[in-house]
Amino acid sequence: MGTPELTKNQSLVMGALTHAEGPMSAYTILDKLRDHGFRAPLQVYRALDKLLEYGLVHRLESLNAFVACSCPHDHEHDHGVTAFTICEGCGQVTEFHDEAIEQRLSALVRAQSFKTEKTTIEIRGHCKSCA
Amino acid sequence: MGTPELTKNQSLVMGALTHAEGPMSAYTILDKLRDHGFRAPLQVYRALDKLLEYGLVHRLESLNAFVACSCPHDHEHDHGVTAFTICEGCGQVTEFHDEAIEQRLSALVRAQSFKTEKTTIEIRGHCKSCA
DNA sequence: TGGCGCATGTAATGTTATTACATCAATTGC
DNA sequence: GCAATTGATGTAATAACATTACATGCGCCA
Ligand SMILES: [Zn+2]
Ligand SMILES: [Zn+2]
Ligand SMILES: [Zn+2]
Ligand SMILES: [Zn+2]
Repeated sequence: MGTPELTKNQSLVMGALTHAEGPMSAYTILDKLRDHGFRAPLQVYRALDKLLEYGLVHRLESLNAFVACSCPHDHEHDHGVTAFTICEGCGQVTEFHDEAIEQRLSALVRAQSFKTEKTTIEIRGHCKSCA
Repeated sequence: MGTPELTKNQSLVMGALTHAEGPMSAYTILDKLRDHGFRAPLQVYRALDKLLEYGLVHRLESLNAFVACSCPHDHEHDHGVTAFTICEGCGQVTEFHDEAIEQRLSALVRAQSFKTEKTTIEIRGHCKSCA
């Protein structure tokens, strides 16, 4: 089953994230959407929950912020482990994927008999421009 | 230069984390240390900042919690990239290190001309017992 | 002695996320 | 048609996590 049609609130939140330069906190999204009738955090969090579930949005744990997925979502595409570089200077976030990392992590947790549900990889530092 | 002597507050926080079964939030630590004179969050956060700096404690970003480093700190020992498995069932956290992951990530960010300052790897799921 | 650095104490505030409860609309089964 | 169910929404209140601002105490040393 693919991604269902987005509801009004989900579309608004998705739009805000898509048009943003970088990641946004839930409360920043709320402020951006006040003109569209948003009044309470829960409206944002509920939409984000669904967007995360559909894989359209990622949560950056080390930032408590959210970013639109940078991959095409036209066709079904379950993009395994997602990693990010996050620049402390300009805030730029780059999403990337690597099969080798994924396999290595998979082997390591299997050795622990651990069952993975979600993997977070976030690299904080400085991008080329901000070095 | 090695780790300096810990101050009174740093020792108390370190002790709380060391004796705990698993990770603790800053406010949980605060509560544990009320009997020892702790009254405000800042006392905990200031101690944690130093302990993180010395590498004695790790922050779990996806949990907003802190855990004592499981490696020996007798001799100087800069333990590169740290990864964790975190069980959603029992809360058990396992710290591990892997040279292959480290090198692969290093190569990937170098290709972006990105300069890494801190790497977060956290795997949420279920441990052997909680599967 | 005075200045400095650094750990500390305390209060207030800021930021992020959830719980609880009510309403509304679409769908389903009778 | 009409209850029952499901899922989206609205609103308020509260909980959980973290920082800012300002004041005090203490060791060190020029
Ligand atoms: Zn993505
Ligand atoms: Zn940058
Ligand atoms: Zn460690
Ligand atoms: Zn477990």
